[in-house]
Amino acid sequence: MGSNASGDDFDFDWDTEDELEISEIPFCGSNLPNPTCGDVSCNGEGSSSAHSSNSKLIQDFVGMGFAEKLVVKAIEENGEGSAESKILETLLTYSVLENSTEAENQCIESDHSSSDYLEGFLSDFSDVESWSVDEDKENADSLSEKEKNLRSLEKMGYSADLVKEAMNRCPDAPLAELTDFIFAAQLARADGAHLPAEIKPKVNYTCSGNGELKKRRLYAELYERKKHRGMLEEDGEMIRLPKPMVGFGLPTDDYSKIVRERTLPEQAMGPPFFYYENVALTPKGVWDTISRFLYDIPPEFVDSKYFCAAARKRGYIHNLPIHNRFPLLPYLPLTIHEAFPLTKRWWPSWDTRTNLNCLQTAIGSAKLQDRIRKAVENNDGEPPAHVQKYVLDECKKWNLLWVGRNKVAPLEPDEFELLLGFPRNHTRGGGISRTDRYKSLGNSFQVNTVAFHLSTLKPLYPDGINVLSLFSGIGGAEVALHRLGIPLKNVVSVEISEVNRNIVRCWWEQTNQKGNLIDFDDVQMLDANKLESLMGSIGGFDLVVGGSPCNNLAGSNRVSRDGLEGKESSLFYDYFRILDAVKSITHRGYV
DNA sequence: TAAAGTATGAGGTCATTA
DNA sequence: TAATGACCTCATACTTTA
Repeated sequence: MGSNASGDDFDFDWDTEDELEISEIPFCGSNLPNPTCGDVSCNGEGSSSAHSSNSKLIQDFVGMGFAEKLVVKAIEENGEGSAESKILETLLTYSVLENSTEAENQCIESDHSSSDYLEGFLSDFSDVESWSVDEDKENADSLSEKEKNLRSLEKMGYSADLVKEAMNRCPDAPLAELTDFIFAAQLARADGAHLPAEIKPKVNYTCSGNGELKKRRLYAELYERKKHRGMLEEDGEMIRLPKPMVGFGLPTDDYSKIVRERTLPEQAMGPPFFYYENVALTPKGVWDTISRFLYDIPPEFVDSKYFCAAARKRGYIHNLPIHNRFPLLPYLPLTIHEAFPLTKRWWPSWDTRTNLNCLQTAIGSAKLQDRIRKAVENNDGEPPAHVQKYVLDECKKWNLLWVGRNKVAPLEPDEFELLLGFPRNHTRGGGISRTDRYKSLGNSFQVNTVAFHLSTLKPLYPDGINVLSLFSGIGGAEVALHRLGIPLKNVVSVEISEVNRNIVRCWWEQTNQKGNLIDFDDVQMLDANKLESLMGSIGGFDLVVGGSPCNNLAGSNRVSRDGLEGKESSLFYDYFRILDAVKSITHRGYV
């Protein structure tokens, strides 16, 4: 939904004070023996000359709390000069495997393959000083479970106040869960985030601008820890895409067959309501992670080809009511010929397309159009099969329309607007280039689809709604709510792109909105203090809506499809952070 | 200098076939 | 059941042009 984030905003300085703040805490993501844990001063010391070229790298990882020997081993395993992310992955694997063994000791889970591996692995590092499982076993008979946990946590180097807090909040929890609690507390202290209630610590809000990369990795680590211990319901069962991709049903469905109710986890229930969107076809496991963070709500996958003439496969996670949805009227045309009748005259019979593929941010080049014209022209009558296949493949890939004899062309920006449910010229003028129009529209919601989902809010907010719109882009959610007839009282819109902010501002003024539009440029600057202040002044948020960047998830990205931990897509964790903060402030009450 | 033009596959799902 | 192939995908980086 939102525009791609500016790269300048995500240059991480590994030596910032913020990083040191994190470095100074024991890296609870790993319970491995770690003599350097919490000791920043020894970073890098003792590195062998053989690894001098990696000393900075080693220093960084040691600073995160990994034992130096493990870091060296991870670098060796991945090879000299290997990617930092690969090394981190290996280190996290070590820690997860270790957790598995610990979990076995706690009678939580059994994973023989992992523990076998770990046993061999740990034997390689038997000289590392730390708390000992064997030592604990010796005392096992004479101590209560609680006392054992307390001793273990103390030996792991956690501060007394955190241990006390964890023991008070989770008195009967096994050791693994207690370390999770402390881990979350440290994370939140570093980040200012509110975490799911079962591990939510009391925290002081702090604004963080730097070190986001490591924090996101820590979030990912927390997820991995839970997953490995079998705390995830879907563990082993990846979320799969439904077929047909119609979510809880379409406006045209027989209403008696539509699912009318669903059970939400108590923690997920509004207020505030929230609505999250991203591409459906992500690398494996991404939606499992997103769902886990968003209170275990399964995604609703919908292809917008059921709402307009172009496909748009997207996943939505929300806590909205799902019965008595209603669509925007009039319906949009569902076929190419209905949407673009003039193309019918030139459409060859062997082009069997009735729908367009997903509208993206780039269009087919003029040279390609020319190549296609020549390929089709050089034939008497119908082109041979191999030419038809070539032309059809390119037409599908680039969403080309037949606009003249043997002539194909990409969609115009205003045709994007039509298909996506925006007012004509929504993105036109005001200084935006044609290229940027394509980019903004290609990153947007399909308004009719989103409006159908949001429609259940209308009876709940007859006097208007306060909306926090994250990664607003060109305002798909705002347009959807407006077209539904839900008055917009206050909209706090966060969008990194200036041209997109201008588009929303222009739309806001053109449509004579009675409410207030407050915009920010960077979600990372929206900390809990600011949220609390905003909520106090406008009376809280009724809806938190947004789709975080898909750059690193989308299949079209041939360069940096790095998954949810990618540079831009990891901003999902900011969506979660902000949503959780809003929930927390709402429940606690604001001034 | 901004805008437009251009070339650049992999990863995943699903249906079909051996 | 495994192998194979068809199909689709909210993009990025570099070059050229105005």
